[in-house]
Amino acid sequence: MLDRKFVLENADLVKANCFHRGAHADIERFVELERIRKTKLNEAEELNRQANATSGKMGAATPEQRESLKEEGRKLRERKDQVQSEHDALDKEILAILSRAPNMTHPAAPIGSDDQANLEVARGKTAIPVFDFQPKDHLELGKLHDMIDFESGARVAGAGFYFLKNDAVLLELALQQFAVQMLVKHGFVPVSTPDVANTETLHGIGFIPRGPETQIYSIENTDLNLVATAEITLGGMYSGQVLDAEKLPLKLVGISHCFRTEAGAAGRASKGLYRVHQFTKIEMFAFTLPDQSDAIHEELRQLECSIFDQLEVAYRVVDTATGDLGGPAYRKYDLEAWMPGRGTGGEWGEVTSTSNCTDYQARRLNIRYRTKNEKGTNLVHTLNGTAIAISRAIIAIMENHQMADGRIRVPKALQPWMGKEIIG
RNA sequence: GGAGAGGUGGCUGAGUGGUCGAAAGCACCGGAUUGCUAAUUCGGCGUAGGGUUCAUUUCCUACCGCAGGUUCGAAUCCUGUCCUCUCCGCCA
Repeated sequence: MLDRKFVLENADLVKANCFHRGAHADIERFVELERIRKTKLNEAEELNRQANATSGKMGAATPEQRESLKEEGRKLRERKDQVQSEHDALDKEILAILSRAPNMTHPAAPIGSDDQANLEVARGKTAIPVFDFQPKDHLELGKLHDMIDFESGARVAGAGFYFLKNDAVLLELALQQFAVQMLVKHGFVPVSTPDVANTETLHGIGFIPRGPETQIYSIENTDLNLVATAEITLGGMYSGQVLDAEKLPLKLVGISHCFRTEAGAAGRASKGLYRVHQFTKIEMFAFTLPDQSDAIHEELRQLECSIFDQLEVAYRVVDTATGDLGGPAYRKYDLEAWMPGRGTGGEWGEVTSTSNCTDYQARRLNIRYRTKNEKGTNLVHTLNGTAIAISRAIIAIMENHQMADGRIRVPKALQPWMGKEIIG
C-alpha cells in the first residue's frame, strides 16, 4: 500500500505511475474522498473531546447537574458515532482505491505494457550449449532415468502434481543444501517456514486469496491458505514488529513448499515441471533501512547470478518493464535460464526473480524500525528473491547438462551434495 | 481435544468504573555533584493520526492482546476471539 500523504501530495506522479503499470486506481476520487475524510475526522475528534470534557465534570457535579451532564454526554456521543461511521465508510472506500494502486517505480525500470518491454541487462558466465545431437526435453530425460512421475501425481492429487523419484530427489536435496549453505555464508539466517498463512498476512504481502482469479489455495473452514511462496511467511514473520536499526539489514533464507492454483494459466505454453501446482523453493528475504534497499536488491540479484553460474547454466537477466511488475514491486529483475527442451530449439524460461518492494509491503504489515536516540519509528523496506525454485532449476540442469547418450552431468557445485558426478 | 491461570509502556510489575497514558523498580537519555572503573541527586523518557507553527513549541484524538457490547464515562464490567503458561488426554 502507498502512503496516503504521499499520494495526496503527488497525485499526478501516482496517476502516471498507475498508467504505466496498467493499474486502474481512481486517484482523483481518492484525493477528493481523503479531503472529506479529514474534515470528518476532525469533527469526530472534536465531538469526542467535548464528550470527554462533559464526563470530566461529572466528579464535581451535584446530583441535579449530573442528570443534565449525562444527557449532554449522551447526545455528544451519538453525534460522534454518526460522524465516525461516515468517516469509516469513506475510509473503507479510500482503502479500496489505495489497494488498487501499485507501488511507485524505480526511475530506471523500462516503461512498457508487458514482458515484451523487459530489458535484458546481463548474461551469465555460461554460454548457451551447442549440441551435436538432438537434445531431449526434461520429460524424456525424466522418463529415461525414472526421475519424474506425472501419472502417479495425477492419480493422487490431479493434473499439475507429480512425484520426484530417484536422482531427481537427490537433485532436489542437493539444490537445497547448495543454496542454503551458500546463503548462510553470506549472512542469511536459515528459516524453515509454515506452508500455510492466514489471509491477513497474504494481503500484507500483496496476494488476494479467495477471489475468482486467485493463485492461492485456501483451506476450507479456516482462515488459512497454502502459501504460494515463502515470501508470504518470511514477510509476515515480523508483522507488527519494531526492529532495531542496527540489526538491519536482516536477511533470511527460507525453505518452503509453494502451492499455486495457476488459475487462468491453462493453455499457456508450458509442459512438464515448468508450471506445476506445487514445488519447493529456497527464498531470500530482506528487511532493510530505506537507503539500503537498492544496494541489497543488487546483492540479491548478484547472488541469483552466482547460483546459476555455479550450476553452469546459461541465463540472461532482465529488468522488468512497468506493465509486467507485480503490485508491490518497485523494481524487479528476472533470471531467465536457457532451456534447450522449450519451444523448438530452446527458449529462455524464468527461473528466479528478485523484487525491491520498498515500504509497500511494510506499510500494510506494519513492520518498522527504530533508530537509537531518535524519536519515532519508520517503515522498513522489504525485498525478496528466489534463490532456487527447485522444479525449474531441475529443468535447466537436466536439459542443459545432458549428453549424447542421455546421461546427465551433475554440475561441480552440486556433486558434494548429490554424491555423484553423473545421472544415469 | 478437556480443565485451569494469564495477556498492562523496552523489561519487571501495580492498578476492579471517573482525578490513569497509566504507580514503582530496572534500563536508557540529559544536568548537577563527588578525584578514583562507580555512587548520589534532579529532570526527561511510548506509538500512531490530526490541528497549529517558517521552525521549536503547543494542542486534540486514539491505543492497557484483538473485535464488539454496557455506561455520561472502561485498563477496570459483559460477550466473542487470538495467543501464552500449567495439568490431563492423544500422538509423529
